[in-house]
Amino acid sequence: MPRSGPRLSRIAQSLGVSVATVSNALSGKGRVSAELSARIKKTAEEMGYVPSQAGRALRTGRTGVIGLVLADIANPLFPQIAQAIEFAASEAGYGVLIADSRGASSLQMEAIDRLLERGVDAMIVIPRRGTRIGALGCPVALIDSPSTPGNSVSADHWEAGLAMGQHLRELGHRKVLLLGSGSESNVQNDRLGGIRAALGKEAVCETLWIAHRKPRNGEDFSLGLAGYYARGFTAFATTSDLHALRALSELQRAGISIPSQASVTGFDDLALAEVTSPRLTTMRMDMPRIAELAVKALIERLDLQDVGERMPSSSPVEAAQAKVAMQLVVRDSTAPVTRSLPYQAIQENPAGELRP
Amino acid sequence: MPRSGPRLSRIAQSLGVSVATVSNALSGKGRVSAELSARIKKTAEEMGYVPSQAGRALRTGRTGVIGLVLADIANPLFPQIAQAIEFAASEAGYGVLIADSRGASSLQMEAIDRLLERGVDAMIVIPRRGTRIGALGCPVALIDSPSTPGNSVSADHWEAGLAMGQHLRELGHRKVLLLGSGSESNVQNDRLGGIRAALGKEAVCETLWIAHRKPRNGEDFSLGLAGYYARGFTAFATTSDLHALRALSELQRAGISIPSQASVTGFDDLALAEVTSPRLTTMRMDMPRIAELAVKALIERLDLQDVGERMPSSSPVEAAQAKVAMQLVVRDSTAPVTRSLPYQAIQENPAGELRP
DNA sequence: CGGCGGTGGTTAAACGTTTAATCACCGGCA
DNA sequence: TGCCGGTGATTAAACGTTTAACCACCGCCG
Repeated sequence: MPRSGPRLSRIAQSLGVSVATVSNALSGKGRVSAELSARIKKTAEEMGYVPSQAGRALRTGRTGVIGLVLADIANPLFPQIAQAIEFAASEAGYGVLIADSRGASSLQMEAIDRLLERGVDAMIVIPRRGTRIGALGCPVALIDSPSTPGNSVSADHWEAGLAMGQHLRELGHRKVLLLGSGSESNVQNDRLGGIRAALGKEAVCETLWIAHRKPRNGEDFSLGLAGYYARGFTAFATTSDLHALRALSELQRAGISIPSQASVTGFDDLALAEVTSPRLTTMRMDMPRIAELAVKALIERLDLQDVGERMPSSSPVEAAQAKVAMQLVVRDSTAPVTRSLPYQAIQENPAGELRP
Repeated sequence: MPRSGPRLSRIAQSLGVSVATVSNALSGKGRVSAELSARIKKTAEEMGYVPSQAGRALRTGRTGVIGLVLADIANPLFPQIAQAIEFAASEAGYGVLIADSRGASSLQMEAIDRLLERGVDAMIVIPRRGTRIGALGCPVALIDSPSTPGNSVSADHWEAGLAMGQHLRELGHRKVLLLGSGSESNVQNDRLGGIRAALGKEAVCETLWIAHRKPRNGEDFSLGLAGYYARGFTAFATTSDLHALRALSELQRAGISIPSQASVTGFDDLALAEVTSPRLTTMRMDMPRIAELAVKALIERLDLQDVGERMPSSSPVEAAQAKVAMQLVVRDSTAPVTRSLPYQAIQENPAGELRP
């Protein structure tokens, strides 16, 4: 089953030179006269020559592919991630092979093995919460959270939380409910920790973990947010736009107007953040930058290996910059607090008033 | 830069046999005694032998990788798609290389070329709306819409629309507003067409394309849905959960209670559909099945090629089943119509009442 | 007992590339 | 004239696998 196009030998033959010369000309490595080199390149172009990665890989031991392993591809953030990494990688001449561990940590190792078997040169791992990545046979970049040991590069979730908290603080919020999936996740802890820190100790914060509160048919899946509002909470800060949507929606349904009566914030700037009414105030990750840093670090390590440097590859690579700032996106779901605390008048509250 | 583990030659050497025998034993192809074969397999296992895809690829012309090209990875549906395809592919022993065309059709061709250069055996294309895929050098499966010429397999969007329309019809809706991004997309046309068809001619439908209505800061990004409600529309059927969210949110904000006063439906069952209040009634794609069919069709074609069959590879492969049914997920955003038409009392409408 | 088919294995070539080693040639210098 | 260094190209080996062709051996039949 010969592959399609012309190979090196064909173009060499057609010009009456040796394959080595053609290889040299195209790679610019050996010694070839400028004139011949030009002719070779021209012919290669004309014949539509495409180098065989297989041949090259066999010879060089490099496949030019990096693996991307995700804890759960179904993560709504995944599109951003994959797109950014694919872009950064292809800019650097690398392909991206994906592997999904579908949640379970055991499958995560399997996913990694699949990639290893395919001979990826390196990989980027966005691990399942709490999973540790041991020493693999290739350079690994870990994208998780600055507070995770071994983390190569990631958004600065704490700092982001700080900014978000600051934003709420400036709007006068002093009693805010923090919403996250679960406390095992470093990124969620960081985000919430930052918010809490920015709010300071004169503010009162409570945290609600809702991973287990799966909305199910028939069952009541309310978070009881109206109750918190009644208790005087003026802001609901979440670790994800999905949670923010849930909060926003539940509050609105209960007749609480956002943002005039309560503020809601998200995280990640998912597509949905722009289509809610009011649109969500949220925090955006600079995923392109993160991807670029991860890929760059990986390639650097690979180059080092080439030079024969003894690689300390037991642990993930270190990127040039470990944390990259997130960007606060202020939209319409946050506003200054208007009521004084405590305020228990939720029952008779008129709803749905448009924001001025 | 030799690759890590032991190669065939090593395990052959350690057993005092030839590489060919080892290869045969492991692949089960040649003639090797059962006893020796077992010993070889055992040793291979012990030494942690991993076959070099590069070597194999070079010899067989097969990389064992299929490419996945997406119009826009940032598509919120992408996680589902990628996960399903990665699963189906890895089940079949294939890896998945991704390429994102970032919207532009010109980049789509570039993305395809990138994959081709990496020597993918086949690819799955989820094209940008309206793009045509010409003859590539490898088998291609096209996942778009049954009404797209050359489509290999996809969800039955029309049928799905029919089911959704039927659902609304049974609830008594006779005046429904159809919302979609734009009319260039076959899948959107199919979905909306199905809905319209199910509603029948005694129903009145209007269509609103909102691709250009990007929510932008400062600007009014309202769709004027309250106006439609005032004109007597009782249901808002959209081509995507994202649009549904937008509609739901805008209507609620305007004081219209969902579903008691108006119904809203989405499509695709994104994660967000479960966290809105009320939760969205939507339509789910059987992506795993679609992926499985696409991968299977591709592999079949590849096997045919192996046998030397002359391949009619000018057009995309045909899957065993071209359309796969979508599943209606009835949640809480749809309900029987309660008001008689026309009903113009939106202004004094009390809002936010909870659904009984 | 010579040939024959089956069994269990080996040899060798091939896939396409890269790269170290080699070589032919030429002008310049001792 | 003999040698040397540089230039421009070739030769050959190597990466790891698969597979067609080959071979030695054995028991059996004619």
